[in-house]
Amino acid sequence: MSARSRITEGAMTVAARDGVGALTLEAVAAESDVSKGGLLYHFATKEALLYGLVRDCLDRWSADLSERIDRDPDPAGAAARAYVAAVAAPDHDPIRETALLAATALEPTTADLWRETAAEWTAADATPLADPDRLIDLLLVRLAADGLWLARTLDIYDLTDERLGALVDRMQQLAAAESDTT
Amino acid sequence: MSARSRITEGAMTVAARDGVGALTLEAVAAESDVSKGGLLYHFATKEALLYGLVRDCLDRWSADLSERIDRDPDPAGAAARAYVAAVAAPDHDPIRETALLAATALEPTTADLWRETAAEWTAADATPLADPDRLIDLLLVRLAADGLWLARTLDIYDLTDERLGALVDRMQQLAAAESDTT
DNA sequence: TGTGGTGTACCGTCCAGACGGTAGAGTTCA
DNA sequence: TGAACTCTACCGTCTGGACGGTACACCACA
Repeated sequence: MSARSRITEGAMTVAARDGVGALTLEAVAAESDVSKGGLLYHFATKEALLYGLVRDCLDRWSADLSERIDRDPDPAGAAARAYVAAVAAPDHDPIRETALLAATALEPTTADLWRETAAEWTAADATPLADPDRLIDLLLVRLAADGLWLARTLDIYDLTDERLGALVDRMQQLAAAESDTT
Repeated sequence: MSARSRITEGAMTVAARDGVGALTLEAVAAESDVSKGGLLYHFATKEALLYGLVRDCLDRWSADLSERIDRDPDPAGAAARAYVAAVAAPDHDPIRETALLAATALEPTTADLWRETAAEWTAADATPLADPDRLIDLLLVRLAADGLWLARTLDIYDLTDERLGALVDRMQQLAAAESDTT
């Protein structure tokens, strides 16, 4: 693994495990088996490190999403369905998610990166769609997935597996291509 | 206003305006027209201040919600509908929301407070309900509202007012008491 | 009525340690 | 050889928190 990605990985671990307050250059360097000087060679400032972290998280997320979309035969709403599936995935590991949230809290301007990425997916859904009402449903499902993402990341609701399953089924139903709007 | 709430208020302003990194005791003291010593009299540690801030935000949110629920004639799903209305409210001011997110990022254990509060509302919805499928829809709507909350707080999607309106209508429809599950 | 005592609220200063970042020498390898 | 990379040592600044002190309200009791 390249030193660069070892460092962003280490930063994620520290952020998720010890919180934003503990996300210092020294801590990240120690976690990544790099000296502080080495870290600063790759990321000149802390800000750059945070941008790298967020970019890394979003890229992986995007890749996961693309893969799921490609496997979906129907282009209409495929992004929304992939989105739900990705969030609900059982191997959904909260480290990257928590780290993403932490980094954005520390450096609010990184929200721009979220916006860019989100815009792509919205466009992907909107394009092959005729009915505007369908788009609203897809948006709704996506927002619910975001909510689920937040809930799982912060562990806010204690959802049983059964309820989570029913919820995801319902979301997928709303995002289904051959929807009869039930 | 009591010194205590003046301080949490000041902390919110600083957190939302200048970011987590700038949320220092001195900055909060200056913003609240209190000396650092005075601040530390009311909140012995920074952690205590963050808990106070989160508690404050959630309490107000709860109060807003309760008020809306009381005005709703039908108890079934009233919490979910109130939730949507509160998130979508045009005077939804992002300062408290941003601060809430920032404080939680800084002190992840405050998520416990979210959990407590969320549990109350979920219980409020689940109790007067017969059909389990309805509960899933209410949960879905609530999650979508959480997603909308996050989106508005971080300004992730650029939702037009028109789309936002349509979205909220759809959410309220799904949460409506006399639902025919359309 | 006055005097001493107690508790609450608040202030400003100080400090050890942690922080982000710099400087420059050393190492590895094409 | 030189470029890419990594190291250790260091600097100036800021931070959370401790601390000693002030102001004032209230109360007991002589």
